Amino acid sequence: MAGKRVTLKDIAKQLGISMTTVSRALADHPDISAETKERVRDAAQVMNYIPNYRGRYLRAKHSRLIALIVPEMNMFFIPSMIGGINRVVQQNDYSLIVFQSDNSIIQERRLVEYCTHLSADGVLLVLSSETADLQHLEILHEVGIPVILLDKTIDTIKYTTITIDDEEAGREAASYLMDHGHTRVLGVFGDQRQRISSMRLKGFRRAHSERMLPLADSQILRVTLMSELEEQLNAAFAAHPDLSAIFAMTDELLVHTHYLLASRGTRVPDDVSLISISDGQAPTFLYPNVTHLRHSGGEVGERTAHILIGMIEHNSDAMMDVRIRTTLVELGSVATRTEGTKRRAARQVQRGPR
Amino acid sequence: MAGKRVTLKDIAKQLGISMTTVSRALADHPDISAETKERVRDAAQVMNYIPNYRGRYLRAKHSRLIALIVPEMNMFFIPSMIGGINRVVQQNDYSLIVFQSDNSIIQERRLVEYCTHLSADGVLLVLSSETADLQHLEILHEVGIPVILLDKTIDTIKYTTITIDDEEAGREAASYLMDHGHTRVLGVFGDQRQRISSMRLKGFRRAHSERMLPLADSQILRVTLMSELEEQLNAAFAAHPDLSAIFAMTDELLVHTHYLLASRGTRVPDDVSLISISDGQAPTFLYPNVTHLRHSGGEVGERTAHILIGMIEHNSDAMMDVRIRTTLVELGSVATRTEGTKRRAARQVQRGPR
DNA sequence: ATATATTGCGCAATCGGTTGCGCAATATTT
DNA sequence: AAATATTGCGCAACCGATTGCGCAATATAT
Repeated sequence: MAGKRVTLKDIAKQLGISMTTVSRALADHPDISAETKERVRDAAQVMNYIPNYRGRYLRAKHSRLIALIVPEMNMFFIPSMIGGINRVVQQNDYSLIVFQSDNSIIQERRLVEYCTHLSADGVLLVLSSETADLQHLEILHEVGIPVILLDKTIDTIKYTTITIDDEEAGREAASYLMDHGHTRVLGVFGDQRQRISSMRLKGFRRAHSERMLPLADSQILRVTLMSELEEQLNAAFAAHPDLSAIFAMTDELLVHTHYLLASRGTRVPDDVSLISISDGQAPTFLYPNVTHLRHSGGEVGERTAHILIGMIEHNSDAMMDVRIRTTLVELGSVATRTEGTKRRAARQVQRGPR
Repeated sequence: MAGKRVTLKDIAKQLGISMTTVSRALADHPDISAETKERVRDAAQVMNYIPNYRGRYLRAKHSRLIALIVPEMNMFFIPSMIGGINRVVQQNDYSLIVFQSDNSIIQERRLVEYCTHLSADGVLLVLSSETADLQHLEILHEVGIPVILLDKTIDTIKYTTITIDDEEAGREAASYLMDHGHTRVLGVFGDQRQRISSMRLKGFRRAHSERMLPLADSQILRVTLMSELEEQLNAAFAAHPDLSAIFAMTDELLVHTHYLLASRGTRVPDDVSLISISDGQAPTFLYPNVTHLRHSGGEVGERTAHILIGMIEHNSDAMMDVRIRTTLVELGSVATRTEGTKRRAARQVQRGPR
């Protein structure tokens, strides 16, 4: 059990020198003679000295702690984002503390405050779905802790934000389908309270207006509960016999849509083409691999962490609005539809045995 | 930018009382009069006092920090496990620091040491695939920091371990298939250096010997690189025309296997039945939903965190070996095969249009 | 030989809090 | 009225390190 830890003082006593000298010897301070340094290092080794960063940082006024608050853990995007953040954070000798707000603004507020108690050097925040304003972040501003909002965010001119260009991504996805001859596209979107959803939808709409294609409200699925998706999807197919393509806004919506298509016997891309905005993992284990606009969680995480560390170390609080580029990854889920092709026709295409 | 933070001393000065009194008033110490407490609390409020836990914990000799070291972030299991850990950790007013060892023993060693520098109150460790012994954990033992090994681990009588009964799970999965008439089962396993792989394989073997079924080496796939799975799978199908069922040891192996089956036109469960050991998420968005032995990451995380916090707070270092029960979740991926049924026959079954 | 630099180290303050103990003022008991 | 108990607060040490400054001993320059 807990053997009392050896401290600088213990080493000093043992060697009959001052704590100051021990501290400096270990820090390789030029004032200390080579001989003393060696004695100290040996003693530290033998006595099994373990530095206490808490004592050190108390003095230093920073903590080398970076906090990340996510609304929840899911299997898409968040893990790869955490992976990316942590890579950079560890490389720069910071540590990452992870909190989850459970999509509750109350929790989020509490956690933000907690970050100040811990003296986090910086905070990375993926907003909860309940969050409607950014007042609770002011406390961070007051004590000079930089914050970055990422992925799920709301409009702000005060805080640095890192996102993809959601509107453009929505537009590109829909346009890609249209370029392949699909004129009746179904959009599967998430909770409309989230900026990410409304922006992607906006882009989806814009793609339609740019091509002067009609867009019925029944072509837009707003999914709040995944369990309701099946019914919504069936209704859409019923309402639009000419439906030939689907755009899923996120990985989670994608996998569920993909599943439901399979379960109703709708084949991709023979019967219906599929595109999504994705981290890139799910599309590779869905058959056929899904064409998507890639939005790498790892990259988002890495870039965000870099920027935050920059803000911390240069004490800058200039607000930025960074948009990460998405790249189109063409896989096998989109079929080209020539003029006059009918969904029914596509359906009769013989599927090879392998 | 960083306005210097208000400290206890500032409040004391402002109110003309001692730091001691301020500290006690804020802590609701019985020695302090109600009136003083109110004055202090008001002042703290007005002056925007933010406690500094680093100062506090320095004295208190603990940090309320729990460290988690994972080999890498993937989308399966780890995220839900982190979610479960964090739920319990936050409820108990600890914070979770997450590190990734990138499956490197060198990194793992470094990170374990780093945990001592940070004075973590406890460490949760998912071993890297390179880790062959537990020597590097002794430093934790020396300074009295409790550790729990979870999920991926190696045999030890010294450290508390939380796993599922991997051997039994492997046996159950195979037995389930056999109970449904499958006599030629393919097992898809991961890196054999990992205990998790070798144990599950052991159970798989035992199921065969229990029923005196032959088990060819070519029925066992040892996957180290996911990119090689396709070839291995094809080879197995070629070697065993009577192959009628597959057991995938993990979610990751499952989704890739599922994908490859779909891409070669092998239908589940008509052509081949499928079972896996899984966290339970992937099976629900694969079509058909995959029957599996459930091994919930969230539950593992929660139980582990509870146990660790218990060890921390009761200063206990009794070693435990906890096995979490898996539960069979029967979904649609296993077909019953009656005596004499051939795979070829199953293949010709007409697939309904929806 | 004297004045000046350099080398190597320690004193003491500091970071932001917590806590054992003592003490004066007031309240209660005998 | 004297003895005792209680209340409310402050002194000072402490947690484990870092750091500005001073100082003695030695080395170098004049």
